[in-house]
Parts: sequence; C-alpha cells; structure tokens
Amino acid sequence: MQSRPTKFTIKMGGKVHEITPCTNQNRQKTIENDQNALEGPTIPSNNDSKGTDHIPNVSSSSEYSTEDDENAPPPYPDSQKQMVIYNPSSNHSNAITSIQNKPRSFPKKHLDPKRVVPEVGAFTVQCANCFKWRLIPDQEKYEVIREHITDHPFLCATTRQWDRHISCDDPTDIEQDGSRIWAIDKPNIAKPPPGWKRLLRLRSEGSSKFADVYYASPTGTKLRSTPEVEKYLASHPEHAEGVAINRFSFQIPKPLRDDYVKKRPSQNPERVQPIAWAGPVDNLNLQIAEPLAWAGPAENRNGMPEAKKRKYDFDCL
DNA sequence: GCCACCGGTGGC
DNA sequence: GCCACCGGTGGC
Repeated sequence: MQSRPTKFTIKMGGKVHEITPCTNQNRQKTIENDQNALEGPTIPSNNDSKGTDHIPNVSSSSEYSTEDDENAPPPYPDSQKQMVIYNPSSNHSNAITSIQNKPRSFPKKHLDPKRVVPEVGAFTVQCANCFKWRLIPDQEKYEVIREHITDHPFLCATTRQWDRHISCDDPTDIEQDGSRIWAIDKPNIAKPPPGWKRLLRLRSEGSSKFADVYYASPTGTKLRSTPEVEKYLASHPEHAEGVAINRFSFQIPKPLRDDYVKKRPSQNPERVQPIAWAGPVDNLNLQIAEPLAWAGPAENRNGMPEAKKRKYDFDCL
C-alpha cells in the first residue's frame, strides 16, 4: 500500500540561505548574511493565488515534460534547474525542502565544467488536508514545522502564522515537474539550539553522498559529526549550557532520483585486479606492470616497498 | 594553513 | 543498502 503523501510545504526563498554559490569568499559572505537570507522572499497573499509566480529563481524551463514522457531524461545536469527537497515521511507527515540547482562555479579540482553543485532554493511542505505543496518563507519556520511535523501536521491554514492567508482552495504553490530536483527530508529533526545554525551542503550529481550537514556553533566553528559537537561543547562550556546533544541531527535528505548519488561499486572478487604483490619474495618476477609493494603489516614487509594509496584523477563510472 | 568538497569505510 | 564518521586534497 502506497504511503500517504506529505502534507507540508516550505519554501526557502529567493536568497540562498545556507549554501552560497561559487567561491569560498561568497560562501563566507552568505554565512555572515544568513540571518538576512532567512527573511526569504515575499510570499504572495491570497489575492494572488499563483504563488509560483513569486518564487524567486524558479526556472521556467520546460525542457523535460513530465506530462508527455515519464521516461524523459532527468532534469539535470542542467545548471539552470532547481532542486527541491521534500519529505514524504511514512508517518503521514512530510516536510519538503525545495532546492534550486543554480549555476555555480564547480570546484576546480574537478575539471568538469558540467559539474554543478546545487543549492537549496526553497522549502516546501504538503498540506495534510489537500496535499497541495505550500512554500515556507524561511528556513527557521521550516525547521519549526519539521520538528513537530508528526504531532502537528501542516495545514494550509498554518500559513496564517506568517500572514499568508491561504486555504486548501488555492492552487498549489509548486508542482513536482521536471524543473526541480526533489529530495526527501527527514521529519522531526530538532531545531538547532539558540545561536546554532544547521547547514545543509548539497553535493554535485554523481558524488558518493547527496549532501553534508554541518552545525555552525555560536563562535562560527563548523562541526560535522556528533563527536565533534560533543568535543566542542566540552571545550566551550559557556555555550553548552542547556544544549542537549540529541538536538543535533546529521541526517541528510534523500534525493527522489535514486541515481543522483553514485552507487557504491559492488565487490566482485573475481574481477579484482591486484595492485600489489603480497606473496613470497622469491616470486617477485611475477610482477609486470605495477611496482611491487607490500600491503600487509609493516613488520612483515621484508624490505619490500610499502604499498601506496592509489590516486584517482578521474571520475569513476 | 584553512576550508570546502569529496571519497571511503566500518557498523548496522 | 544506509548512515555516521572522518581522512584526503586542491584552491584560496
């Protein structure tokens, strides 16, 4: 039986709130301006029910028609498209995050100009009553909704909290067309403690992971795991008071397209190619193309050169 | 040297 | 297969 669709819609507005495009310098600037970014775009009132007209940076590209061809090529790589994260959770409460795939300079170490790092463009949650997607004006509101999504399902009427008078009779704010990339967010993630900020960094298509989560501490330190947070709190007791470790979650959204993330190559022992010879020394002449190396414990190397880590300068397919 | 981004892997 | 965690590395 198919799970019931999500009921919340949140939009992260025209400003990129947490992921800054292009350069590290810009990234830093964005972090500094996070608070301003959180103000988000102006959400249309009910006298203009076509909310999507007000979605900043939403691509109008119709290059891939979901109506005509469900097997159409995926909506990326296309630097003009957007990414949307949504959260159809199994417990009938689904938060959505919309992410735009805005043009952005690719990391130079990946010499592939087609490689684009997407950015969060909007948060969206589905109404529990009408199932329409509603854009949420800023990340903070989204985080509040997400935290309590199970106990307090989102309704169109919830938008009145931010003076957006909309009802289930109004058209959906955003469609799941081919112009965006959608990903499932995790429900009930606690809102970051005061002074902390939860950062979601999306990776480019074909990476081994979809995204990374960081927590920016009150002092600006970025922490990327629970042990790092614990260590920080231990060394900064002035910022640890009342901060429970269970309020930190490093769960990342899951892309709706399961081929966005590179699959881990299956291990087939029959096709493994030796890169080092670890046999008896008297068989050294069996080595042909690769320099001999010992991959075992150093104390057993018997004078053989130590195996070096292989360096890849190409993308694995 | 710092940091953003990425890959890899052990544990489940 | 997923996830938490962390090491590597190239650009700045």
